[in-house]
Amino acid sequence: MDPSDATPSAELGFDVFAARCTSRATMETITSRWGALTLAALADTPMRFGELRRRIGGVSEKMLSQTLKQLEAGGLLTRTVVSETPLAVEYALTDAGQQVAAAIMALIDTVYRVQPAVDEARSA
Amino acid sequence: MDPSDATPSAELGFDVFAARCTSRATMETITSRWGALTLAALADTPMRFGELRRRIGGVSEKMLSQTLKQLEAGGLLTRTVVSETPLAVEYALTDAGQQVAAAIMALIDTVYRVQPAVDEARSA
DNA sequence: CGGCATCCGAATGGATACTG
DNA sequence: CAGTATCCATTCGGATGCCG
Repeated sequence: MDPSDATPSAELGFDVFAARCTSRATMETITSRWGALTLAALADTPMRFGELRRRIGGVSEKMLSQTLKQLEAGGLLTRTVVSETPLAVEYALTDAGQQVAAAIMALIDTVYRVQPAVDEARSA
Repeated sequence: MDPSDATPSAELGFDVFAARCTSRATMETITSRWGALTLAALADTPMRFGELRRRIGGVSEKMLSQTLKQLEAGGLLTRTVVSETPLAVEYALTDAGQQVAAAIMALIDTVYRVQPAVDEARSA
Protein backbone atom coordinates (compact mmCIF):
# COMPACT_ATOMS: atom_id res chain seq x y z
CA MET A 1 0.00 0.00 0.00
CA ASP A 2 1.17 3.46 -0.86
CA PRO A 3 2.32 5.05 2.39
CA SER A 4 1.24 8.48 1.11
CA ASP A 5 -2.32 7.30 0.64
CA ALA A 6 -4.67 9.35 2.81
CA THR A 7 -7.84 7.45 2.06
CA PRO A 8 -9.90 6.10 4.97
CA SER A 9 -8.53 3.30 7.12
CA ALA A 10 -4.90 4.35 6.77
CA GLU A 11 -2.26 2.25 8.49
CA LEU A 12 -2.95 3.72 11.89
CA GLY A 13 -6.70 3.41 11.75
CA PHE A 14 -7.57 7.11 11.59
CA ASP A 15 -10.02 8.54 9.08
CA VAL A 16 -10.65 12.25 8.64
CA PHE A 17 -13.71 11.51 6.57
CA ALA A 18 -15.37 10.01 9.63
CA ALA A 19 -17.05 12.75 11.61
CA ARG A 20 -16.16 11.25 14.99
CA CYS A 21 -12.54 10.31 14.38
CA THR A 22 -10.21 12.32 16.61
CA SER A 23 -8.13 13.12 13.55
CA ARG A 24 -11.03 15.19 12.28
CA ALA A 25 -10.78 17.48 15.28
CA THR A 26 -7.05 17.82 14.78
CA MET A 27 -7.59 18.60 11.13
CA GLU A 28 -10.07 21.32 12.01
CA THR A 29 -7.75 22.82 14.57
CA ILE A 30 -4.81 23.10 12.22
CA THR A 31 -6.83 24.16 9.20
CA SER A 32 -8.81 26.68 11.18
CA ARG A 33 -8.70 30.24 9.98
CA TRP A 34 -5.73 31.21 12.14
CA GLY A 35 -4.35 27.82 13.08
CA ALA A 36 -2.55 27.18 9.83
CA LEU A 37 -0.98 30.63 9.74
CA THR A 38 0.11 30.38 13.36
CA LEU A 39 1.84 27.07 12.75
CA ALA A 40 3.47 28.42 9.61
CA ALA A 41 4.67 31.52 11.45
CA LEU A 42 6.30 29.40 14.13
CA ALA A 43 7.86 26.97 11.67
CA ASP A 44 11.09 28.95 11.39
CA THR A 45 11.48 30.20 14.91
CA PRO A 46 9.71 30.50 18.25
CA MET A 47 7.91 33.79 18.77
CA ARG A 48 6.32 35.94 21.38
CA PHE A 49 2.64 36.85 21.40
CA GLY A 50 3.12 40.34 20.04
CA GLU A 51 5.44 39.18 17.31
CA LEU A 52 2.92 36.61 16.18
CA ARG A 53 0.18 39.18 16.24
CA ARG A 54 2.15 41.53 14.01
CA ARG A 55 3.29 38.75 11.74
CA ILE A 56 -0.16 37.33 11.07
CA GLY A 57 -2.00 40.12 9.35
CA GLY A 58 -5.56 40.56 10.53
CA VAL A 59 -5.63 38.41 13.66
CA SER A 60 -7.30 39.91 16.66
CA GLU A 61 -5.83 39.39 20.12
CA LYS A 62 -8.79 37.27 21.04
CA MET A 63 -8.49 34.90 18.12
CA LEU A 64 -4.74 34.55 18.39
CA SER A 65 -5.04 33.79 22.07
CA GLN A 66 -7.76 31.24 21.45
CA THR A 67 -5.87 29.63 18.57
CA LEU A 68 -2.70 29.32 20.64
CA LYS A 69 -4.65 27.62 23.41
CA GLN A 70 -6.13 25.09 21.02
CA LEU A 71 -2.76 24.29 19.49
CA GLU A 72 -1.21 23.98 22.91
CA ALA A 73 -4.00 21.67 24.06
CA GLY A 74 -3.30 19.44 21.08
CA GLY A 75 0.37 19.28 21.96
CA LEU A 76 1.45 21.10 18.83
CA LEU A 77 3.15 23.96 20.60
CA THR A 78 4.45 24.93 24.01
CA ARG A 79 3.92 28.13 25.97
CA THR A 80 6.83 29.30 28.08
CA VAL A 81 7.03 32.30 30.38
CA VAL A 82 10.44 33.75 29.66
CA SER A 83 10.25 36.77 31.93
CA GLU A 84 7.89 37.94 34.65
CA THR A 85 8.57 41.66 34.68
CA PRO A 86 8.05 42.68 32.07
CA LEU A 87 5.92 39.67 31.19
CA ALA A 88 7.32 37.79 28.21
CA VAL A 89 5.92 34.54 26.82
CA GLU A 90 7.40 32.45 24.08
CA TYR A 91 5.52 30.03 21.83
CA ALA A 92 7.43 27.21 20.18
CA LEU A 93 6.42 24.20 18.12
CA THR A 94 6.76 20.69 19.51
CA ASP A 95 8.03 17.85 17.34
CA ALA A 96 4.48 17.07 16.27
CA GLY A 97 3.92 20.75 15.59
CA GLN A 98 7.02 20.92 13.42
CA GLN A 99 5.80 18.02 11.30
CA VAL A 100 2.40 19.60 10.82
CA ALA A 101 3.94 23.00 10.14
CA ALA A 102 6.14 21.52 7.44
CA ALA A 103 3.06 20.12 5.71
CA ILE A 104 1.32 23.49 6.04
CA MET A 105 4.33 25.24 4.50
CA ALA A 106 4.19 22.83 1.57
CA LEU A 107 0.50 23.62 1.19
CA ILE A 108 1.23 27.34 1.23
CA ASP A 109 3.89 26.89 -1.43
CA THR A 110 1.37 25.02 -3.51
CA VAL A 111 -1.11 27.84 -3.08
CA TYR A 112 1.50 30.31 -4.30
CA ARG A 113 2.08 28.09 -7.34
CA VAL A 114 -1.58 27.89 -8.32
CA GLN A 115 -2.54 31.40 -7.25
CA PRO A 116 -2.11 32.91 -10.75
CA ALA A 117 -4.59 30.33 -12.06
CA VAL A 118 -6.96 31.04 -9.20
CA ASP A 119 -6.84 34.80 -9.78
CA GLU A 120 -7.46 34.15 -13.45
CA ALA A 121 -10.48 31.97 -12.68
CA ARG A 122 -11.97 34.57 -10.36
CA SER A 123 -11.63 37.44 -12.78
CA ALA A 124 -13.07 35.44 -15.66
CA MET B 1 17.02 30.67 -1.52
CA ASP B 2 15.22 27.50 -0.54
CA PRO B 3 12.43 26.99 -3.07
CA SER B 4 10.30 25.30 -0.42
CA ASP B 5 10.43 28.37 1.79
CA ALA B 6 6.94 29.72 2.39
CA THR B 7 7.92 32.86 4.22
CA PRO B 8 6.61 36.22 2.99
CA SER B 9 7.73 37.56 -0.36
CA ALA B 10 8.12 34.18 -2.04
CA GLU B 11 9.30 34.09 -5.63
CA LEU B 12 5.91 34.97 -7.05
CA GLY B 13 5.20 37.85 -4.72
CA PHE B 14 2.34 36.32 -2.76
CA ASP B 15 2.17 36.38 1.01
CA VAL B 16 -0.46 34.55 3.04
CA PHE B 17 0.53 36.50 6.12
CA ALA B 18 -0.70 39.68 4.48
CA ALA B 19 -4.42 40.06 5.14
CA ARG B 20 -5.16 41.48 1.69
CA CYS B 21 -3.11 39.13 -0.46
CA THR B 22 -5.34 37.06 -2.74
CA SER B 23 -3.46 33.98 -1.61
CA ARG B 24 -4.98 34.48 1.82
CA ALA B 25 -8.47 34.05 0.40
CA THR B 26 -7.39 30.93 -1.45
CA MET B 27 -5.84 29.56 1.71
CA GLU B 28 -9.06 30.15 3.62
CA THR B 29 -11.14 28.51 0.94
CA ILE B 30 -9.09 25.33 0.83
CA THR B 31 -8.55 25.12 4.58
CA SER B 32 -12.17 25.82 5.34
CA ARG B 33 -14.01 23.24 7.37
CA TRP B 34 -15.26 21.30 4.36
CA GLY B 35 -12.96 22.59 1.65
CA ALA B 36 -9.99 20.46 2.57
CA LEU B 37 -12.06 17.29 2.90
CA THR B 38 -13.81 17.94 -0.40
CA LEU B 39 -10.52 18.36 -2.22
CA ALA B 40 -9.14 15.24 -0.57
CA ALA B 41 -12.23 13.26 -1.49
CA LEU B 42 -11.87 14.23 -5.13
CA ALA B 43 -8.14 13.59 -5.25
CA ASP B 44 -8.55 9.99 -6.34
CA THR B 45 -11.53 10.25 -8.60
CA PRO B 46 -14.31 12.58 -9.73
CA MET B 47 -17.54 12.20 -7.81
CA ARG B 48 -21.18 13.05 -7.88
CA PHE B 49 -22.86 15.25 -5.31
CA GLY B 50 -24.47 12.41 -3.40
CA GLU B 51 -21.28 10.40 -3.33
CA LEU B 52 -19.38 13.34 -1.90
CA ARG B 53 -22.08 13.89 0.66
CA ARG B 54 -21.90 10.31 1.86
CA ARG B 55 -18.12 10.22 1.75
CA ILE B 56 -17.59 13.33 3.84
CA GLY B 57 -19.08 12.45 7.19
CA GLY B 58 -21.10 15.26 8.72
CA VAL B 59 -21.51 17.66 5.81
CA SER B 60 -24.92 19.08 5.27
CA GLU B 61 -26.30 19.47 1.78
CA LYS B 62 -26.15 23.21 2.15
CA MET B 63 -22.53 23.38 3.21
CA LEU B 64 -21.34 20.93 0.58
CA SER B 65 -23.12 22.90 -2.08
CA GLN B 66 -21.62 26.14 -0.86
CA THR B 67 -18.14 24.66 -0.59
CA LEU B 68 -18.30 23.26 -4.10
CA LYS B 69 -19.28 26.66 -5.43
CA GLN B 70 -16.35 28.35 -3.75
CA LEU B 71 -13.90 25.77 -5.05
CA GLU B 72 -15.37 26.05 -8.51
CA ALA B 73 -15.14 29.85 -8.41
CA GLY B 74 -11.47 29.54 -7.57
CA GLY B 75 -10.90 27.25 -10.51
CA LEU B 76 -9.99 24.28 -8.36
CA LEU B 77 -12.73 22.01 -9.63
CA THR B 78 -15.21 21.73 -12.47
CA ARG B 79 -18.91 20.98 -12.37
CA THR B 80 -20.26 18.92 -15.24
CA VAL B 81 -23.83 17.90 -15.90
CA VAL B 82 -23.53 14.28 -17.00
CA SER B 83 -27.21 13.53 -17.41
CA GLU B 84 -30.37 15.60 -17.45
CA THR B 85 -32.99 13.03 -16.57
CA PRO B 86 -32.31 11.90 -14.05
CA LEU B 87 -30.07 14.83 -13.20
CA ALA B 88 -26.48 13.75 -12.62
CA VAL B 89 -23.62 16.12 -11.93
CA GLU B 90 -19.97 15.25 -11.66
CA TYR B 91 -17.32 17.21 -9.81
CA ALA B 92 -13.69 16.84 -10.84
CA LEU B 93 -10.49 18.58 -9.85
CA THR B 94 -8.67 20.85 -12.28
CA ASP B 95 -4.88 20.77 -12.58
CA ALA B 96 -4.62 23.43 -9.91
CA GLY B 97 -7.06 21.49 -7.77
CA GLN B 98 -5.01 18.33 -8.11
CA GLN B 99 -1.90 20.12 -6.93
CA VAL B 100 -3.67 21.54 -3.92
CA ALA B 101 -5.34 18.21 -3.18
CA ALA B 102 -1.97 16.47 -3.19
CA ALA B 103 -0.71 18.91 -0.58
CA ILE B 104 -3.86 18.37 1.48
CA MET B 105 -3.38 14.61 1.32
CA ALA B 106 0.16 15.04 2.58
CA LEU B 107 -1.19 17.16 5.41
CA ILE B 108 -3.74 14.51 6.27
CA ASP B 109 -1.04 11.84 6.31
CA THR B 110 0.96 14.04 8.66
CA VAL B 111 -2.07 14.39 10.91
CA TYR B 112 -2.42 10.62 11.02
CA ARG B 113 1.25 10.37 11.97
CA VAL B 114 1.03 12.83 14.86
CA GLN B 115 -2.48 11.91 15.99
CA PRO B 116 -1.30 9.48 18.70
CA ALA B 117 0.76 12.31 20.21
CA VAL B 118 -2.19 14.67 19.94
CA ASP B 119 -4.55 12.23 21.62
CA GLU B 120 -1.96 11.73 24.34
CA ALA B 121 -1.64 15.49 24.88
CA ARG B 122 -5.40 15.93 25.13
CA SER B 123 -5.92 13.16 27.65
CA ALA B 124 -3.03 14.32 29.82
C1' DC C 1 -30.93 13.23 -8.20
C1' DG C 2 -29.10 17.67 -7.30
C1' DG C 3 -29.99 21.30 -5.92
C1' DC C 4 -32.07 26.42 -4.06
C1' DA C 5 -34.85 29.39 -0.62
C1' DT C 6 -36.03 30.35 3.88
C1' DC C 7 -35.97 30.30 8.80
C1' DC C 8 -33.57 30.32 13.03
C1' DG C 9 -30.56 29.04 16.92
C1' DA C 10 -25.63 28.46 17.74
C1' DA C 11 -21.03 29.49 17.10
C1' DT C 12 -17.47 32.62 15.24
C1' DG C 13 -14.96 36.51 15.45
C1' DG C 14 -13.83 41.67 15.70
C1' DA C 15 -13.61 46.08 18.59
C1' DT C 16 -13.10 47.96 22.76
C1' DA C 17 -11.95 48.36 27.43
C1' DC C 18 -9.58 46.65 31.29
C1' DT C 19 -5.91 43.97 34.22
C1' DG C 20 -1.50 41.79 36.36
C1' DC D 1 3.74 42.78 27.44
C1' DA D 2 0.34 39.39 27.39
C1' DG D 3 -3.50 38.58 27.90
C1' DT D 4 -9.00 38.61 29.82
C1' DA D 5 -13.88 40.25 29.65
C1' DT D 6 -17.71 42.09 27.41
C1' DC D 7 -20.56 43.49 23.73
C1' DC D 8 -22.19 42.99 19.31
C1' DA D 9 -22.36 41.86 14.19
C1' DT D 10 -21.59 38.30 11.05
C1' DT D 11 -21.45 33.79 9.78
C1' DC D 12 -22.28 28.92 10.29
C1' DG D 13 -24.96 25.32 9.73
C1' DG D 14 -29.03 22.20 10.43
C1' DA D 15 -34.06 21.57 9.28
C1' DT D 16 -37.64 22.05 6.25
C1' DG D 17 -39.94 22.60 1.99
C1' DC D 18 -39.92 23.14 -2.97
C1' DC D 19 -38.28 22.57 -7.87
C1' DG D 20 -36.50 20.80 -12.59
